[in-house]
This record gives sequence, C-alpha cells and structure tokens, in this order.
Amino acid sequence: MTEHNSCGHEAASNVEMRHSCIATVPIFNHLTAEEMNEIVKTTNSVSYAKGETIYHAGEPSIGLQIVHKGRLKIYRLSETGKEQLVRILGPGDFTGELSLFSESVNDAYAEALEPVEICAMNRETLQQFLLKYPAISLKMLTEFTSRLLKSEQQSASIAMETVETRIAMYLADQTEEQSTQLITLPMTRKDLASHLGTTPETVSRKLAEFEDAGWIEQERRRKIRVLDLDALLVA
Amino acid sequence: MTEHNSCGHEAASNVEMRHSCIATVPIFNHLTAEEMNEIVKTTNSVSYAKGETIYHAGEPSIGLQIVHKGRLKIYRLSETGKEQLVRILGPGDFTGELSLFSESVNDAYAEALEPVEICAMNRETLQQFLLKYPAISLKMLTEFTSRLLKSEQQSASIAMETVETRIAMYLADQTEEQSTQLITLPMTRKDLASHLGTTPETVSRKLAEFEDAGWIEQERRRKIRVLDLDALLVA
DNA sequence: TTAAAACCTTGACGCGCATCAAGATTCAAT
DNA sequence: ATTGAATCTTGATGCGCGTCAAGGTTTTAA
Repeated sequence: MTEHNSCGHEAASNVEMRHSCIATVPIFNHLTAEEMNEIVKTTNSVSYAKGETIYHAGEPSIGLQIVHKGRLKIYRLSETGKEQLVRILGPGDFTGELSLFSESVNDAYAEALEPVEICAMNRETLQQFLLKYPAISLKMLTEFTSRLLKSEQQSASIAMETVETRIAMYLADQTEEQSTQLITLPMTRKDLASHLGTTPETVSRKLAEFEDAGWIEQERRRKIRVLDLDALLVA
Repeated sequence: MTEHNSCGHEAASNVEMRHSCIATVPIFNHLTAEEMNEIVKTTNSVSYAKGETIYHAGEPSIGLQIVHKGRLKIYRLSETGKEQLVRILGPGDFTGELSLFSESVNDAYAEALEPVEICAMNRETLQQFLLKYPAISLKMLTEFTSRLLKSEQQSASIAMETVETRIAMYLADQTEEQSTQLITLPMTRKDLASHLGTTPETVSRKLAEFEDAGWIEQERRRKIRVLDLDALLVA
C-alpha cells in the first residue's frame, strides 16, 4: 500500500531497459527493430518494491503494463474481504488490458511479489499500434483466448470438483509445466489456497494426506516431490 | 446427440440468410456492403434442432460459428459427469474461437436450446480477414476482454461467495440487464444451478427463502418479480 | 387432448470443509 | 546471529449445502 516509485529519469539505461522489455514480449517480438523503436518511445518505465500495490480495483486503469523484471500477483477481493488470487505474472506477461477496450476502472488488484520493473503504454497508443500492425492483434487474441480458456477451466474446476481434486490437479499441472518431479510452488500456501478457492488449513491437511498415502514428499516449504501422479489424479 | 443437419443447398435464401447474419454481428457490422459480401461467400450455414449437440468436447473445432437464430448453451463436464453451464448464446453471438488461434480440440460442449441456425467460417479464412481488416480484431479483442472479465468474476464469485449471495447477485444482474422488476429467467432452474455452481434443490430453497422474506415473488416458473433489490444484496 | 417425460419443490440426513485456536517452523530485517 | 513477524501445521467444532427420496407441476410430443 505504499506509493509507487517512478524512475523515468536516468535516460540512457532507461531506454535500453524499455527496449529489451518490448523485444522479449511475445505480443511484440515479431516486429522489426525499427518498428520496435517506434513503440519503445511511447512507453514509460516504473518500478515497485516488494509488497507494493501496482493498481487498485476501483481506480481508472493506467493502460497496458508489461512486466520486465520480477513477479506480481493479480487478485480480487469479495465484499467480505476474502481474497482470490487470479494469476501470477512474470517477465514478458502483461496486464491492464481489460480496461483497454472498455474505458473502465480496474476490477482487480495487482501487487508486487518481488521488486518489479514495468513498461507502461497508454490505451490510445496501443489501439493505434493495433490498427497499424494487425499481427499484434492476432498475438493478443491468442493470448486472450488462452487466458479465457484457463479462466473458464478454473471456474469449472472450483464449481465441480472437490478441494482434494483441485489440489491434485494443481500439482499435476505444475509437474507438467516444470517438467520435473521435484516441483517448486510459485507461491505461499495462503496464496495457493486463495487461488484454488479454499483455505491454507485445508491445503496443509490435504498435502499431509497425500504424503501419508505415499503420493508426494514435502521438502522444505515450497518444494514438493511428486511420486505417484496417476494415484493423485485418480483420488 | 443426434446428427446435425446441413442445409447448404437452397442457394438464394441461403445466401440471404448468411448475409443478414453477418450484417448483424457486432464484429463485422462496421464493414462496407462489398467487404461483407466477400466474407459472406466464405461462410456455410447449418441448422440444428432443439436438443441437438452442435459440438463435443474432445473433437477438433470446426472454426468460428455465428448464431443467426435461436439460442444455444455452452457447457463443460467434469470427470464425474457434473455439468457446468458456461454461457448461453443468442443471435449475434459467436463461439468456436478458442481453437481458432491454438489449433486444438473443443474443450466444452454446445447444445441447441431451440431450433438454431448458424453461419460457420473456418479458421484460416477468419485469420485472413483479421489481417486484412484490423478493425475486426479490435472488435474481437473487445468481445474477449468482456468475456474474460465475466469469466474471472464468475470464478471469483463461486470461490468466495456463498450460494445465497451468488443467487442474489444473479437476480440483481438480471434485473439490471432486463431493466425491469419482473425478470424472466433465461434458463431452467437446473441450468441456473449448474451455472452458479450449485444444485437445483438449493436454488429452489433459496428462492423460497427470498420469497418468504418478501424480497421477491415467484410467478409461474420462469418469472420472478424483484421487490427489494437492496435487501437481496445485503443478505 | 392426453400421457409421458422433464422439471420443480420440500423434507431428512450426512459429510466436506470453513472456522477458530494454539503451537511449531521459517523467513526477514536489523 | 537474533528476534519478531509471517507462515505453516494440527486439532476440535459446527454448519452450509450436496445428496437421496418422494410427490407435485409443467411442458412436450403424438
């Protein structure tokens, strides 16, 4: 909840940073060097300390924000103060898009999990580039369809599966994504619980059950060795 | 689960139908008559009887499908056979987009709620038009951000709110959307329950409670008169 | 018009999981 | 390294809501 720290003054390194940021983002990385320079000029860079709020639900959106360094979480709050973690962003990911096409206020919160550097571009500028370089739109459409798919699966999973199944499915997903048996949870149990629509206590208990059953081994806090994926998914 | 009934033979009326379909769809309706004709030529029309399955999860996607007449529902099935209604489409809405950008299989089911007429366009053709007419992409991006927003709100609501709150919020949404006190539920209690992540029994009970409290009146099956919106939302 | 099928309602019951609480472990900052 | 704060674990308890069941109502199709 502290103020954000704009750092748009150290000219040279700053332009360099913004360039390397744009160059690595999937929605822009097909452009020529010249086209990219044109885009880089329209961006600003901002950095945030760990724990800082990047944006609030209810305030007008700043525009498109591309993560250059660090990780941040997007979450929602219910009226009773419960939190749901929507997604975690890392370098190359972007946010702020919802208000890009429907001039509105943020509907979620963004908070830095680590020191974060961001490139920002306003709504009008992005729309201009979308019309000028149609391929960017296609890349964004691809990104959005993938997010939509994930979000709908998430919703279906919370609506239809038990907590146990959801946790097991999460472990399976992570095993596949990280393509290793020894997975590293990308977040705390509390955040994991809020992502899966349950409580930290229940996550602890279920993981303990999985361990008792011999399906996983917990090493330190964030490390889990998956021993029997099939058994997990059947349960 | 019956076969679909292709009707691509009655030339004249068919082209007419497809044209009026394309002309009324938000993602295309900004085009000139000539551009529209170009698009219409690439489409096929298909019709389905009530109850027919339009597509199955697991089978490869046919491409973009635009609803011209009638209503259909998109739903998912859990591994245990539970159903979640994702959304209901009416004239002007489209589906089949998820696989458009990620050459994959359907992840949900589509079923006709009434006799339905559809205009279909394949993946390659659409991509071609998206590059040729960038404004179409912008319209699709707008549509997708709106769907993504709804889907994330849906997921948050199921994860964080009680069934009672969800039902109350649904009634409030419908009151606003239909801008009347006497709302018409667009689906059966069973489908409503599956949409809200609960059971028909619980929906019945909660609506009865709301009625006892004097907040709503139920008239016939699909009609509900909302008497006290504020009370509903506080509860 | 009529009969069957689908849908809705209400009751009784039980379980999954949230909640509250208290102690143990780990992390972070000085 | 040390201490306080945050996180995690484990237990006890209670209730929201899913499930099963049975009867009533509406819709559908012939």
